Amino acid sequence: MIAVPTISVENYLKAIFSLQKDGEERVKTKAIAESLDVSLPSVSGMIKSLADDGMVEYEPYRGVRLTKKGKKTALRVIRNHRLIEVFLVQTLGYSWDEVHNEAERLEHAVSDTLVARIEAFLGFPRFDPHGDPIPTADGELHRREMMTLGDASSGMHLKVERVLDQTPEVLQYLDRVGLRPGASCRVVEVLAFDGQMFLDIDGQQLPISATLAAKLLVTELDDDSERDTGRDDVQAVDRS
Amino acid sequence: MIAVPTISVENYLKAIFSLQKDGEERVKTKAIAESLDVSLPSVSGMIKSLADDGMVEYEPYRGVRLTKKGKKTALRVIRNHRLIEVFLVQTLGYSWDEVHNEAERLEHAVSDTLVARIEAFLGFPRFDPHGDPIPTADGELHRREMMTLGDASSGMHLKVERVLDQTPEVLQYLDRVGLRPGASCRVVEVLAFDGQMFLDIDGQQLPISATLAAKLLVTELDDDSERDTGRDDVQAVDRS
DNA sequence: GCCTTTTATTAGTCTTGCCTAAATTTCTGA
DNA sequence: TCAGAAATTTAGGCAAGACTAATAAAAGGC
Ligand SMILES: [Mn+2]
Ligand SMILES: [Mn+2]
Ligand SMILES: [Mn+2]
Ligand SMILES: [Mn+2]
Repeated sequence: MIAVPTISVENYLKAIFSLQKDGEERVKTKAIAESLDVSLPSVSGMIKSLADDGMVEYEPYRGVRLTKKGKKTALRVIRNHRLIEVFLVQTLGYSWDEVHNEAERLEHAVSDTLVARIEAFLGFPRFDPHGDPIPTADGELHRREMMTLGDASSGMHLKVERVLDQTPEVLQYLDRVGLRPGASCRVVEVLAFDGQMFLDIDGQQLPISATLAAKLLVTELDDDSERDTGRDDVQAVDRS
Repeated sequence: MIAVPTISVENYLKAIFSLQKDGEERVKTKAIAESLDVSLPSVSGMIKSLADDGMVEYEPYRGVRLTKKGKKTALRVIRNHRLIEVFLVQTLGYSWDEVHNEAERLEHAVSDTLVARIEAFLGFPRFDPHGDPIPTADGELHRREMMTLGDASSGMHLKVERVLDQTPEVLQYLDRVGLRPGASCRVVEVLAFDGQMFLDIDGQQLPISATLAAKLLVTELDDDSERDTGRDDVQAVDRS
């Protein structure tokens, strides 16, 4: 009897995975509780059960770290989530601010073979609509170090790679001003005292708060490369 | 706080719905237990909770009947299930023997808006790949009285409308011999002592047991109408 | 109409996953 | 260093949904 992870277990593993940014640091109980909106004792209880199942290493009061097995399970769920997001956008015309909640439930209900078919149907996309990388079927996840827009300085020419916020309001706003993965922009000015930025995107002047800038991951662009061009490694998001 | 039905509750309601063929007869505890492969006390317990929620009328030892509310919920889940089946066949190239198990889980995870989009994307199909009718968003289900193939007699010219069995083996066999919804055939002979039938389909002679014949719903065809033609009211199932 | 078989319910238990309140450990800052 | 604050675990409960064993009702056979 192989014990299939419950929806709750899958959500905990996913949360732990994304909270332990690199693979080293231990994730605190409080962080998990906030991420999943459950009480601290609920997390303590689940942690013990995950440790019993060999999903996490656990040292009381010190936090948890995913084991190989836990990481594999988390990556499977994340893979499901991101492929479902791409599929909903590409096939059913969903916009990128609508897919997250839908995928949050479907990720637990799809079979491995359904996800594999979706992946093939989509032509093996490498990123989801928010620029998040898609793990392969055997649990490989290509992760790149990137700076946030907030870390950029005046004059830099940037390409938007990824959005770290899933709230519909933020995504709708970013879409409206053109800050989608693949878009490029130039930093015109950064106010030293509050981090307020002014971007040039498509010839338009665009003010961006430090708060919002922290949620965008970007890469620096050579100054001689073309501007405002989609990436070939990201699914184009057509939402005219 | 509106209490969203759990997966378990949805499965019970769906089972009760399909066991109460017309809307009148009361469904027995034993039938539900067998249909869902759970123990009799589990069913007794769930029935009481469904009755408390106003999903069923319940008279101890006499069985249950869905209320309006229970029927509505059941039909929503059945609608989800059948539209998902069509979608998997049409969009991802699933065959009709693969879709049932996948849909059995997805039916509980899709939102009403996702299902509505799927329905529109597919062009508002009226039947699923097995010929089962698809309830509308407001809970209408067009049900027709039909005879089974087993009820047919020698010489009758028939159209296959619906398959009542979801097991992959049966569906694969039916597909192989061409007995899909939309196909037509003629009854050549019926053996009186065991109900064994011999059909003419596409000029081929085909023996069908009484057991299998009981699982096919058919309608009688005028003798002057064309033979072996797809129905326009059923999604074509292309599985060459 | 009784007696046996079948069906159904009740009683009691278990697991999962959540909660609040209380106790405990760790962290932090004066 | 050490007291108060913050984080964590323990204790104890609850609800859903499954189970087995025991009891009760309904149905069938003669
Ligand atoms: Mn989820
Ligand atoms: Mn995403
Ligand atoms: Mn189901
Ligand atoms: Mn079907």
